[in-house]
Amino acid sequence: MVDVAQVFADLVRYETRLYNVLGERLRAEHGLTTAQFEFLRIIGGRDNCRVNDLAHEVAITVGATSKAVDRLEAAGWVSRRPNPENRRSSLIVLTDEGRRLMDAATPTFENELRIWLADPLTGRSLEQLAGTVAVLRRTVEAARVGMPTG
Amino acid sequence: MVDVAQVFADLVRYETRLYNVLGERLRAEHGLTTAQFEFLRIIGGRDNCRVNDLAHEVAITVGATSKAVDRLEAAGWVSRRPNPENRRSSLIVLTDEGRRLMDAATPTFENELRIWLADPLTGRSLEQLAGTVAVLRRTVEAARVGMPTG
DNA sequence: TATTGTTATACTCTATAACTATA
DNA sequence: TATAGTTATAGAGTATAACAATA
Repeated sequence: MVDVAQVFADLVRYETRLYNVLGERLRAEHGLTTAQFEFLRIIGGRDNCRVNDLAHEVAITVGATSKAVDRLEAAGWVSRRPNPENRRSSLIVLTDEGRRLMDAATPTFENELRIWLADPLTGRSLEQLAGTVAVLRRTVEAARVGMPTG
Repeated sequence: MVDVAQVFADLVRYETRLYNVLGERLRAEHGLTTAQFEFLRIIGGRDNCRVNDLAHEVAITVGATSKAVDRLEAAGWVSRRPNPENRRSSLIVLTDEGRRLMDAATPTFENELRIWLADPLTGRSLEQLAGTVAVLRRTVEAARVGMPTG
């Protein structure tokens, strides 16, 4: 029988170190943390990105997300544009500098993922892992579980 | 071809929500955060547990670990005992209250893992996932990568 | 000298809740 | 009234670096 607590422990310990090693490379080569890179990637990958969209994607509160966007804006990587469809909200977009940074950092990110995620596995194991985590993510998101109340 | 960045995103988003939902249940029923539960579980699962051992296990600095142990000690769940083998360090052990808390919280923890980790998958997928994350964890740990410098 | 751990300081990040503006 | 976002406050958690004690 599979020990689910062991799987959880392995998942968390692996992901912590993966997150850290990605951060070391991104910081050394581009002055970015992994979390910042993820925000920029989400923003750059959407046509319409509001604070609310980001908050739901990364499962933190709206207030915390607003402050994170403040920091990205202060760094010059994103800007808030008026949302023509709803004047209560802004659309968050990458600046030219933010786009250039993403273009430069993405190969660093993906190369490091290849080393620590793809290379240790057979092609078949990686495909199975990809399918399994997609199922698990969809399950928790469909159940709207694990979201902060704010 | 598998998109490693997509796998990473799915992994992180899933794990965040899983961590949160575990925390909601542990807090409601036992007044614990997931991180506290993990510390107690690691401490209870070892014969000799020093601050250094904990720091390596969870991949945070020794200083941060020492403060985390302070908080667990203040809550009455662990105590520092003199280490007979090395007077520079202490052995961290569960108190009776900490042991009772773990005994009560473990079924909550494992039940929630069953719901969000085991139930959505076939037995075969879960077994493959268990094997794959064990390999990935061993790989990053053997490479001594993703550890803070402190 | 090297190792083990603690502590002081500063900073990031987050939650909570009160608030403003718009729908 | 409800929704979208901002901001004030407080607290947890972490890194860094200086420190003490022991090996």
